[in-house]
Order: sequence, then structure tokens, then C-alpha cells
Amino acid sequence: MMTLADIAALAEVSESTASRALRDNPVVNKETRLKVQQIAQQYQFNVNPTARSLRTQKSYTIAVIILFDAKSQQAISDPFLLEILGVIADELTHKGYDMLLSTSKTKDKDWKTYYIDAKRADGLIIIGQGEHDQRIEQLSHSKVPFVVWGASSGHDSFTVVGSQNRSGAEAAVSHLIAQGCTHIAFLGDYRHNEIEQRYLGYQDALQKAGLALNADYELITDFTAQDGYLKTQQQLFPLLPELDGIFAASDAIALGAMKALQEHGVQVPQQLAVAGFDDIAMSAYCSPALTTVKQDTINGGKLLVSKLLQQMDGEQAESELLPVRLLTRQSSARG
Amino acid sequence: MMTLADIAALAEVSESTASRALRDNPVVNKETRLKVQQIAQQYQFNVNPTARSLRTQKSYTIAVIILFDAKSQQAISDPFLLEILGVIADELTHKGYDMLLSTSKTKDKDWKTYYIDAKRADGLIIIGQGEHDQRIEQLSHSKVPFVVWGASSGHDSFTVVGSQNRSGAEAAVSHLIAQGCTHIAFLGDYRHNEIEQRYLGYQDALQKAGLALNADYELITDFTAQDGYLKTQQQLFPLLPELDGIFAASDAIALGAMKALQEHGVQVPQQLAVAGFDDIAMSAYCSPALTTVKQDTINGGKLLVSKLLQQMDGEQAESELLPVRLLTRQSSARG
DNA sequence: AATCTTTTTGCAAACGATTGCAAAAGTTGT
DNA sequence: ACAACTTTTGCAATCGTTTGCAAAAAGATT
Repeated sequence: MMTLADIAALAEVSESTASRALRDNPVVNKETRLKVQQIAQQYQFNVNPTARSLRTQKSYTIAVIILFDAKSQQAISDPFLLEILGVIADELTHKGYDMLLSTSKTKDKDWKTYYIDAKRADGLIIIGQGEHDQRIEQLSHSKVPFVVWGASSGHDSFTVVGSQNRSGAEAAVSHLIAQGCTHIAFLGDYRHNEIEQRYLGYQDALQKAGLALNADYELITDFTAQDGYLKTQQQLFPLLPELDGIFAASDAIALGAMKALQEHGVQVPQQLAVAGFDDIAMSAYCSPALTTVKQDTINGGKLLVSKLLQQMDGEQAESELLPVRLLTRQSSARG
Repeated sequence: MMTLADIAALAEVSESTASRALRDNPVVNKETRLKVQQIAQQYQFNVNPTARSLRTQKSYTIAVIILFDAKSQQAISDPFLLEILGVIADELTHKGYDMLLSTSKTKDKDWKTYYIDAKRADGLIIIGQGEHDQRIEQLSHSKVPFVVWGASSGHDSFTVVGSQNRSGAEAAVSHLIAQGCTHIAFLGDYRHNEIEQRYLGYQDALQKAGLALNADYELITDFTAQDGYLKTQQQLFPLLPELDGIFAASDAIALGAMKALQEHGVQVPQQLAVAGFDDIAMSAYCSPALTTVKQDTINGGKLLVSKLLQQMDGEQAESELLPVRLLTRQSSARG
């Protein structure tokens, strides 16, 4: 392995000069710079990031923390997660950062101590705030640069990037209403921040249409197809003659619900229309294809990264909610 | 931030002693050791991993590289991926390692140089070997500790952990045959290592049952539901009166195919039975529920990690293929 | 009490970069 | 030819640990 000293020797300059030359510091003579760079290239030299890290106190690494729900041990919508993770990874690589991934199952190290103080990472991206999280709140009182994917309360003390869950949900439910639904159930766990927004959007739509809210129609449901299936059987079947629409807080839930309905002989969408949220890969290919709301994962990932880097540069970064898109498919096509 | 020097001072010992004490080196007096440890605890001291790294030339970090298919830019079976990633993350954390994640879109840095030589990581886990990969082959000629998730050729020059794709596929197809199917199509891209094994298993089953192989029944299909849908429409519909079974190399493909069939008025499983591979979350909740083969993600992840650590300890680690489980559901239930 | 072991400790040299500061070299002006 | 700058270089300290080796302390042996 070559070290900076070797390169310096080869170029017949001091280590200091070599170091500066490599980083293209204009204080060193242009010719010298080029010579050093050329030699470094030729010998395939790369600075040792550990040594650099130690000296500069920066790691050029970002930690991405995926929060799992304490109870269900499940992250929000798996497929969505992998997508945004991919985007973040690409984006970070592109900016010259490495990505440390941690899937936090609650009981966990103290992020600030472990990542920032220990210089394992220069900043944090936290995905899925779930229910109001103590630790995130705490972080915001420190100087740690971090961004969160989730729901904005409108006056957060930290930077949030997320989807316009509320208006997205409203659009979906309004669409159901436009299709003639008048008794629409909500499936999802509104104790979860993002889902709460979707729940509010659901209410917005009902209210705008002058439809009554009905507590019987609001089912707390985990993120899984399984729970969507079960809750539908247990709590929606009794309401069936009247119930004519379901808005599920995630596609997984929606698919579970549809399964239950189909087994029970309910015609979707004729007797009952269904809409979900996420547009997971399967949604277009189940029967009937699922009407859903698609999040802008690509811009989401990009924004998370750029806002984090902004913070690391000492700038302020505002929260931002991205527009979503309603995709109407067969599951809501009544007449 | 506390440094080792501070702790040493507080404990009234030298840094050397403090360092040894913290790592519980028996060469230092037990009392001294405890005293130092106690003080470190009290002041919440943690050794600086960067400094330690620089000195010891180890990073206590493992790089996980996810390979994407050059063409489709898609990784094998997304849901599966996220699962195994989670297991690996947990396992590594548990062993005191951090996890660097990289999603490699082909044109990429040289893994050895970037991760190992630069001391960013002590070992590599590569997920999804795809088509025969030049870079993996190359790695095996170096001293780099690494393991691969994928298909074993039986005489690999490196450590592979994977599923018994071949026998799993055979089981699935044999099941279809047992259900009375005699004309079974294969959907998947057998240029991909793992899929090739599934393809061979498909052939095994046909041969054992004395059924003829038929090139018309073998469709090269991407990993997506979309492609399953398209290929089915384009290439299977013409064969329909006779065709009575489909074995898809992934659940996503299977679901796409089922969608096409249903739209075309084909009854699944009565007219045509379907089986997939992966048991993605949706498979149990689509209609009809999909018969599929479930991989042992948990043990897969654990094995990857333990075999890698084994290698890092200088031991040899053998390749290993894990048993899979056939889950029979409605999509193949022909009476 | 002197010598020989065995435990414990600490000194000092790494590990491989970056950077403040001063010195050396090169320019310009007079 | 000398002073006064400006540009370019290199010395040496620093980042926070770990570890080989020798010295100091403690214990055992005669």
C-alpha cells in the first residue's frame, strides 16, 4: 500500500505539499500540483480515509437509521423503504459520502454518541418517525445535522421531508366519493405520524362531501396485509350491506382487505370500492388492480440528502412535503 | 469529548495501561483494570473508532454490496432483499460491526481498493451475483474476506450462501405435476445464476415425471410483475388450450402472469395452476393465494455473517445452500 | 540481604494524513 | 544591489489510539 509519504518522495516534495497538491490547493504551484497528481494517478494512490478522518474530524459518512415500529417490528411499507434507500445510497455516493445503515429495533445506542461524537458519521438520515419519537426530539436540541423522513407537524423543530399524506389521502377518498361511495372505512394506525395525516385527509374528504364521520368505520390496523385481512373480517363484515368503500393507509393493508372481501363474496369494486397508499409493485398486478396514491420516492431521497448536506454546511434547511399522485385503477372503478 | 488520555489521568495511570485496562487485558492488574473501567463508565467514555482503526488497521465495518442487474437495474426480488438486509444488519450489530451499504449499479469502484485497501471495511458481503460476475471471480484471487449470496456452482472458488434453488423449484414443479398439470411453462431469466438453478429444477421435475421439455414453454422474463404480465400475454396466450401450469422464477413474475390470465378469462387454478418463488408478503393475500417456495432468509443472513467472520479469523468457510419450503396455496389447488 | 522471577507499568513509536506557521525562493521596484 | 513583497515550500505538531520493549515493582528463593 502506498502512502502519502511515498508519493511525496516520488514527486520530490514534502508530504505537506503533496497533501495540498492532491486536494488541488491553489497555494501550491500549478506545475507541482499536476506533477503530484499525475504520480498519484499513476501509482493508483488513494488517501487513507481513516487517517484523514482522524485528522480532520470528519468521516464523509452518513448514517441512515431505519426505525421499526416497536410493536409490529415492522417498518413502514417495506417496498417503499427499499426504493428510497436505493435513491439515498446513489445520491450519497454521488456526493462522495459512504452510507452506514442501521435498522434500529428500539432499544438502541444513543445516536449522537454512537454516530456523531464517535465520528462514525457526519450526519443522520432517519426514516420513519413512527409515533412521536423521544429520541428525535432530543436530537433536535443538539447540534447534530439530521433529517427525518416522515410527517411534518407544520412547526417541527427539525427538518422533515415527506409526502403530502393528508392531501393525498383526501384525493383518494374524494375519488371514492366521486365514484358514489358514501360509507367509507379507514384502515390504518393513526398513532403513527404519517398515517395520522392520511387519516386526517380521509376526514377532510368526508367533511367536504358532507358525509358523516363514523367511529365504527375507523379501524386501527398494522402495516401488514395480514392485519388488513383480519380486521376486515372481524370488523368490517358486520357493516357490510351499508359499507361501500375502503381507504387503506397502505397498499398492503388494502390487499389484505380485498382478499377478505373476495373470499366473502363481495364484488370489488361494484359493491365496494377500495383505495390504498404507496403504489407498491404488486398494486398494479393484483385483481382488481388497486387504486392508490404514489409517493415521489426519487425526489424524496434526493431532498433528504441535499437538505442534510445543507445543514452540514451550516445552513438552515426547511421541511418539505412532496406532492403525491393518485393512480386510479380498477379497484375503485364503479360505473 | 473525553479521550483516553483524560481517563488515564483520572485513573492516575498511563495511557498504555488505560488502553489495556479498557480492553480487559489480563496483563494489567485486576484492581487497576476495574478502576479504569469504572471511571470510563462513569464518564461515558468510548474509544474513538477512527483512531483505533488507524492504529489497528481494522475498521470493524463490513460492506454490503447489492448488485443490480445491468439491464433491468433491478435487484433480485426486492422484498426478499430487504428482509435479508435486516437480518444481516442485526447480526453484524450484534457482533460489534457496522454495516456500510452500497448499491452497485455496475460501473463502479474497485471493491478491493475502495473498501479493503482503504480500510473502509474488513470484509464484503455481496448480494445477488446475477450473471457470472467478473469482479467476484477476481476478488477470489485476492486475500479479501468475502461471501456471496447466490447460487453455488458446486465448485466455487469463493464462499457462497444461498437457497437450494434447484430442489426447491423441482418440488414446486413436481407439486404442479401432482396436481395434474402436464404442460408447464417456466418464466424467468436463466442467465441469472440463481434463476438458472430454478430452471434446472423445473427440468428435473419434468424429466422425473417423464414429461417432455418444450422450448416454447420457456420464457425469458425479467424480475418484474410487469414483465410477467407482458410475456404471458405475448407468448403464453397462444399456447393456452394446452398449457395448464406455470412455474415462475419469482412471485412478482407469477403475480403478473396471473393478472394477465385472469384478464383473459382463464381460471386459476382450475384451468391453469401457478406457482412462484420467494413468498413475498403479498403472495398469501392475492387471489388466488399463490403457491410458492419460501427461502430461509433468517438463517441465510446469519450464515453470511458467520461465514464472513470465520474467514476474517483466517479459517476456511464452506459454501452452503439452505433448504427451502414449498407453500401450497390456492393457485395450485386443482382438486 | 542479595539474586532471580514474575507481575505491572509506562515510554515512545507507530498508524497516515492535514495544517499553522515560519522559512526559502522568486518578483518587483527603486 | 538591496529592500519589500508575493508565491511556494517544508517543519513539526496534531488527531486518539495501540503495542513492543524495557524499566520498575513486587514476590520468591537461597
